[in-house]
Amino acid sequence: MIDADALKPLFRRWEKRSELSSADREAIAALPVTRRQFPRNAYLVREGEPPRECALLLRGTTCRQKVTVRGARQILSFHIAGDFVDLHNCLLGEADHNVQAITGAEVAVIPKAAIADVTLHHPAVGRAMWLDTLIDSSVHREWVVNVGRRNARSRISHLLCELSLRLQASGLSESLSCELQLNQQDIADATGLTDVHTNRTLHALRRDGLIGLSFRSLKVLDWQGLRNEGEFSERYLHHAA
Amino acid sequence: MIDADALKPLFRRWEKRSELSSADREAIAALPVTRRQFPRNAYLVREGEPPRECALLLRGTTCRQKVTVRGARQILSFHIAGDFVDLHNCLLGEADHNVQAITGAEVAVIPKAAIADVTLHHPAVGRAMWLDTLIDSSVHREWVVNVGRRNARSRISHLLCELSLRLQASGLSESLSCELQLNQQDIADATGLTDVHTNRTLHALRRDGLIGLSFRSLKVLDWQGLRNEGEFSERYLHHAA
DNA sequence: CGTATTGTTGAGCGTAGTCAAAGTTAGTGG
DNA sequence: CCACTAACTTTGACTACGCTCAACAATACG
Repeated sequence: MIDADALKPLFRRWEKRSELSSADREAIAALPVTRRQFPRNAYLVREGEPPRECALLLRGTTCRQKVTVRGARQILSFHIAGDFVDLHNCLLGEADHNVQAITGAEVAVIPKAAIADVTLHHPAVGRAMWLDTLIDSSVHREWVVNVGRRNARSRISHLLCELSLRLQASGLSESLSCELQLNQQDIADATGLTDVHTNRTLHALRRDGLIGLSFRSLKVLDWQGLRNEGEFSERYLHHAA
Repeated sequence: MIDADALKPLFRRWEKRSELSSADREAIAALPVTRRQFPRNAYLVREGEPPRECALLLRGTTCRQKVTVRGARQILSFHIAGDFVDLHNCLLGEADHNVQAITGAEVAVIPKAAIADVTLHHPAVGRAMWLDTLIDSSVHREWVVNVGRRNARSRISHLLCELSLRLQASGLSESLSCELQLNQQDIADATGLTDVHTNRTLHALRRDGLIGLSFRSLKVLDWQGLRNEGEFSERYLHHAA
């Protein structure tokens, strides 16, 4: 059982795309779950592991990431409350990347069989889940462009636009000017930059009034300004935000 | 109707993962299709378009790509014969990226409804298709790492490893030492580099005996060598290769 | 209050980008 | 078959964005 409050962000996001029946919602709420807490930086999933179950993020922020042979971390995407962190694992044989907590996080762990069951009896739910995995894919594509073809200032701006838009769309933030709980190393690893250069670029964005900076977090002050800097267009989110 | 020969690469790839019944294969072969030819550089799909149908690549090479506001192209992945170029479009409302022919290409265009029908009556086919979209996602993740955290030499080596491995796995190449029909601009756009720097890096790889170069194509001479250079591991392909 | 983590700053360097021009190759049409 | 052209490749000179290394400062937290 998952309590209604915890499911709000998920339903809010899904209903931007299509209607869910109350039976569908109840089926989700009735899923057999185990709650688990993870401290900051803990691994929820490790690359190479055979997937056992599937986790819905209830609180906090997590990321997908890989670590190269030379030890560099590349963050591949972020999860916020209401996101499934490893839905793809229900079908794939082994995890191809790590999932790591950015802030302290709480998840609802759901057995693979229960997911299979709910998608079988509630096709709309299965469809919404498949759509989620397709949107993940679209987000990855946009990140390839971000890291491959934009400079440091644009990359960071783009990232901040995406996160604040998604937080607002899930109802986790009142407005587009939100507080993001990320340290500078996280931003560096998400944008393919070093921590030092990220620090300098963030200072430039603050100087220009686009963001505010504080310890382990930053505030989006001028979303439209960041949107211009990052050449941001929300198409790739497919109304997930 | 698609002739058996044209379906070989698709089936060969799918059967690395799981068995298909002969009914499943026949259902695929019996799909109502329209064959279409595209010249080099033509667009098969344009970003923003509402998806009408779905295309299976029969011959040639195509790529997913996006063009930034400043006009830079970023290639997101390559398709080879036997790949569906826009399976995700069957569910998403509008294309989030372009699909462009790298070489002259021939595709089998399949109506969305026919895809929906075959997945309904042949769950194993639906599963294989969903798996394909999940593997696409995994490939995108690896590309984020490639572009975000590797230097020019490693990026190019990694790309060449992926392509030659996939060509061999599909039966389109006898060995891992295959000819790749790509010009240097394509390689640059796939790795987030400029054409000039790509040219210089390719020369270095040729000097070291890893590849051969010719006009609009290159030959993989030392796959293991490239594998080392590119920190390549095939896990992310999930036995699609 | 001490310590680990995170953030900041400076100096120097190097990988990759930019601009420009010349050289090649394949294709086209005369 | 050859001249012409467009696309592609190669080379050089110069630039710059972002990286590395290193030291120090600030913050949180036990």
